[in-house]
Amino acid sequence: MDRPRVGLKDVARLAGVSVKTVSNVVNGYVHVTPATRTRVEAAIKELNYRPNLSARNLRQGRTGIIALAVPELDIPYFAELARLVVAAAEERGLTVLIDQTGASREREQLVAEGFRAHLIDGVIFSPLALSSEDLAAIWDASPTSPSPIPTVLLGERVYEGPADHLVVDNVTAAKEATLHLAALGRRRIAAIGAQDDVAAETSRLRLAGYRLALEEAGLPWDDRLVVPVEAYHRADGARAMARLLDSGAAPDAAFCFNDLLALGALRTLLERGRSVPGDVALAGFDDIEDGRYSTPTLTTISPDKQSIARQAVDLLAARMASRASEPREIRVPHRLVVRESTGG
Amino acid sequence: MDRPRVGLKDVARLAGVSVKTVSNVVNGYVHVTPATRTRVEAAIKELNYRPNLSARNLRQGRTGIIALAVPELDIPYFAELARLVVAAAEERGLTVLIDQTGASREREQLVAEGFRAHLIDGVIFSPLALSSEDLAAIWDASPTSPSPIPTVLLGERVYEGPADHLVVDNVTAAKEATLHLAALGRRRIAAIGAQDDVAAETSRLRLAGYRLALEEAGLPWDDRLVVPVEAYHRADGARAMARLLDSGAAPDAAFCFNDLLALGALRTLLERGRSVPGDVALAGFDDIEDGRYSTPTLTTISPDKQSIARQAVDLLAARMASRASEPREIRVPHRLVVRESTGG
DNA sequence: GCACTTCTTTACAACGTTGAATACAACGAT
DNA sequence: ATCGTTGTATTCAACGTTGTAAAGAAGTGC
Repeated sequence: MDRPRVGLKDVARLAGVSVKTVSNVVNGYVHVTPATRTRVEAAIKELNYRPNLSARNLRQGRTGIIALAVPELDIPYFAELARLVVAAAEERGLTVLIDQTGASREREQLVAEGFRAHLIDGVIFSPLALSSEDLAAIWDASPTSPSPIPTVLLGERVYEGPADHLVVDNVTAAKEATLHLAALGRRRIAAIGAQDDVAAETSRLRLAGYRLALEEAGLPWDDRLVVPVEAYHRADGARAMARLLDSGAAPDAAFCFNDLLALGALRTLLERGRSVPGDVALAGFDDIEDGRYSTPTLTTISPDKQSIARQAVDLLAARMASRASEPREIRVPHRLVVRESTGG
Repeated sequence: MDRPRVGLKDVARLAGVSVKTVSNVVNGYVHVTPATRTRVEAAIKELNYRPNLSARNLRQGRTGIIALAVPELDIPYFAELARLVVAAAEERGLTVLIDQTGASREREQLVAEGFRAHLIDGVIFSPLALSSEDLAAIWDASPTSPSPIPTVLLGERVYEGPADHLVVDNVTAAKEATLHLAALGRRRIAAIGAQDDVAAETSRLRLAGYRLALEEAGLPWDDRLVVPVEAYHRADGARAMARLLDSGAAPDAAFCFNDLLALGALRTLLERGRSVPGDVALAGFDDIEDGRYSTPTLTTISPDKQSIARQAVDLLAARMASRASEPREIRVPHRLVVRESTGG
């Protein structure tokens, strides 16, 4: 009952032609007599032949598989992104392999080093824990060794190196969100999502935007309003808001560094009988679907995920085709979407 | 600047040994002198050698890659499942390739036919649109042709065939959820998530459970309380609840066939000033994280996702090892988690 | 010293595919 | 007739790896 392996050879024998002719038919080579083609196709069907991708890839040196490396799949932002990337890649005939790094520095290093070398042709990489030094160290490591795998980095351009970048302007976006809260007349705007880890670039940038906004609005900086978190999940947001309320910092608004944090914070606020946006206005970042159905719905920064996915695949495909070109950087548009959590 | 290909051959030359010896070192073969081993390892490092998986797979006839085919990645239930499956597979040294079927019959057919043949060793498959007839047609198609790819099916056992099954008892679970609502004294319990499509097995089974519960609780069946949906997203739940309220069916509870529908329904209720669970109690299915942070938190059926993921990988690994055995069926436990949306 | 075992390393073939080179027609133009 | 040209099909080698068989080295027991 073992699976009989069917190869070009078997098809060729059945059709009475050479192996190469079958290969030609499979690959749509032009110069094949209709008669032969028909015969071969019949044989293919009869044997239910499928080309062996491993062999094809071995021969051609490419696999047609690209990796998408994200921290976690069940963070809705990344799940939504993954769906779009898979769809965009498919249009180009590429298959996407999703790698979860779990936001661990070690696993991100593995990805950057190309540990799936020879299995994938390129990586779309959303680093979270990796510092620019880490990345530089990997890429510059050995001048004699193979050049790094074609890579497209998602996120702010904080990494030097041969990779293309798809950048969301975190600083400006965070500033816009915070200014929006200030424009509502809120004076004690909290920032939820700071991270001590120097490698947490995203957090650093959004915090910078928050700071700029405070300055521009003439609001004082208050350390107690800046709440660190361990990760960017709902639970962290909920805990952070609880700590904030317990500390007596008395915020009247909060800019959360992503939507999950905001949803967690929202839960804590409602649980404790605070009204949103009445007592505390909330803004998030990412525009995940959850925020469109929460009560109240969530004001957020909406990066153009569709555009991120499509351009990431385009950039990567271009780099796989010719790795010689200069690294490119493409700015992804974002916009502030005002909803109920800030009284939209 | 093109990538120089590094193979066993190159390492062998540098280390002054045969290709096979290098291969032995790479594969941890026992009988290698420490001296040789060291020398080879040095060469490997020097050249930054990585084994070529395509070649290895071609040789061994296996790829070490399994596919997880799910309808959509940004349905939180599947995202959570995907994370767990990837983790479980990794422990066994397997890589997971995620395929999105988009719940389209055509794409599900492709998966079942093994269109990634020779690229993957097996599939964990969560069919949504495929009927048992479809599947039977594919599997019985050609007795001469290769046996179907090792497959583990997730969901109720409604498919005959050589695949293993991991079944959640949808009927019982749905019945439990509905009975819970009835036990609260609710008399007009709606069911949100019916689907006309005969292929929508999940919907059919949960509806059957709902019906059983009504009978057991001595409640009358009311067509107007059974609301069909197109898909299982928040938007569908929101629309369904709106239709329900507008129709004057006046429900005092709703069992939603998944948590996303329930969250959508919740949004509509709150938007219209109904209280939950005061006016309408809500129960869902899947126990996604969102439901633990919504306000009110969501009562739901919680299937043991961890167990699903682990056993799916185990079953698949077993079947890949020997495809001769009888198809197995494993029941996955579930439990009712009572939260605020039913006054928990 | 000899046969025997055990350890270490090697040569070779094969996995299924495709690019390059080539053979062989058939054809029109010289 | 001869020469190129074009269309069709084939042969051969190679991609990088590993299983098999076997060769060489080094002991072990008699």
